[in-house]
Amino acid sequence: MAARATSKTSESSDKVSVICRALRRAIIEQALEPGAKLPEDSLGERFGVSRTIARHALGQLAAEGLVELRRNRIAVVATPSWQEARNAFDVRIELERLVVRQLAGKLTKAQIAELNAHVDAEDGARGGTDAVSIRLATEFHILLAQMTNSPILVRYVSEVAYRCCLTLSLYSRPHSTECAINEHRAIIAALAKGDEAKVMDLMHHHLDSVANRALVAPAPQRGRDLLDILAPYADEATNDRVVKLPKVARRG
Amino acid sequence: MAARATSKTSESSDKVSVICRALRRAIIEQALEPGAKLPEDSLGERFGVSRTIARHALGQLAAEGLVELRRNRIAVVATPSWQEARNAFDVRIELERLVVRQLAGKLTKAQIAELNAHVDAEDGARGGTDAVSIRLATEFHILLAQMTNSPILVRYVSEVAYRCCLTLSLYSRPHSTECAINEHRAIIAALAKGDEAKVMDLMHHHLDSVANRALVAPAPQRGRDLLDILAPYADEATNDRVVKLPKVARRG
DNA sequence: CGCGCCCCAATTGCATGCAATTTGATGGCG
DNA sequence: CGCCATCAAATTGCATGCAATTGGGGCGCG
Repeated sequence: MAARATSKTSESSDKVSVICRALRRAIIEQALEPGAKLPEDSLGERFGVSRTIARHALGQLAAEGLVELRRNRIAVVATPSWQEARNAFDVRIELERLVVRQLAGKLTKAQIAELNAHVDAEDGARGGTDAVSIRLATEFHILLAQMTNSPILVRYVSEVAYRCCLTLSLYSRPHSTECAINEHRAIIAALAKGDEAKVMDLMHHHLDSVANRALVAPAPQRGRDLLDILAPYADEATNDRVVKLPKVARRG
Repeated sequence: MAARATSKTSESSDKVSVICRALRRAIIEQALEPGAKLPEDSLGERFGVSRTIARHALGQLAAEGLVELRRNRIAVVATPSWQEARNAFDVRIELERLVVRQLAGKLTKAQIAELNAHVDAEDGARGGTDAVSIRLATEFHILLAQMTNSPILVRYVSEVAYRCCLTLSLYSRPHSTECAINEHRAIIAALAKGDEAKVMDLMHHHLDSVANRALVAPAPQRGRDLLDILAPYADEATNDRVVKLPKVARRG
């Protein structure tokens, strides 16, 4: 039993949720930067679905605050203002303090092992690309939230964590995530010891330092080709290579 | 730049958001009970849109946790388990404590007047139907959240408040909201005085008592006709009476 | 030389149609 | 009399098509 089957935030049908996951991941890994355009056609083409589905997916992501939808205009990856970023971190701190409060002293050995394994993975990824490091660091927090068995906490922590990633790509410089690994380890240790007050403090300061490292100065925008950017994500999404849409030709 | 225009949670196009608002309100006023079926056809018919749009709206509401989407099955109003209800209240407490913490001592006179006016309205509605009382009580909390100027807080507080309404209709008995009015007044007073610690405590206990009043025993289900239930909401949504869909006939 | 207008390609907004799945009812069988 | 198989109606999942809006480039005008 334990976890419930539905797990994910809501994830209506199948195709829609596949696209959402792919785009979330593309955003979290900063392959899609804030402001990047997301035309329904291109998404549909890339993921092998109709515009209807692509559109639905964009709607979901907009509800999560990752995408901005303007009437009659091309959807874009959200570009949070500095103030919104600060707000997001404030909310995140409270939510994650709640997470660790609920978890302190209640984790099974298996769960602790799972957390440690995850941080090991983060450690192992230090040599690799920033994208992976960022993703793993974020997923650590989501993993924690999942252990509360509170779907609503999972959803909110996930959303707000993704949003914070967005702001990191806007306002932060690379390599700022590495030293977080030790903080993750400290949190696990405090959770295992069951020291509620301490783990809440650790989490608070951890997030504070992430926020402070991040919220310093604005950054420019690069502009790449959407189809190229999404290629690896689409491949992974439809494990059936590219697609089945018979009609539409590639843009080139 | 001060406030931004978009305000609402995301609300893609227009028709979709109209339907979402109508359904949210129907749910919050307990006209639509947990478990109530929401066939795309009927929604489309009632609101004068195609199934595509009705479906999109259901997707949004599912993302908010108000509606449950099961593949190939009719969507239903969500039926949170007792545990989920408890979790929702836990999250809500933290979020709303954050709200009042940010607001304590920072409200303008106009804002305080607005809050008092709202509670006056709640007071005035005591004679009326439960539906209106419940809605107003919930909207008080949303109004507070809006005053933080933090879109993400507004969104989360709104969502979780709606969800809590859902659980109230499941697990609570009528008339349980009335005495909340005094607590609302006390919160306003403490906010005005700027007593951060006290207002956080007040909010905490307020929500605790709402939760405790609510989470006691399960309740049965009535079953009415969806089209009838939605009539007043649809009327208000399309201020153009019922509608233009030529084809589908009423179910009866 | 710069500024504004117009027109066309690109794109969204939405309804409709068709195939696939589920629901519920009917009838046969133990 | 109750239970399961079978079939039709209801419903979803999704692609497609068409009208409306946008944005951008080129042209004319000041």
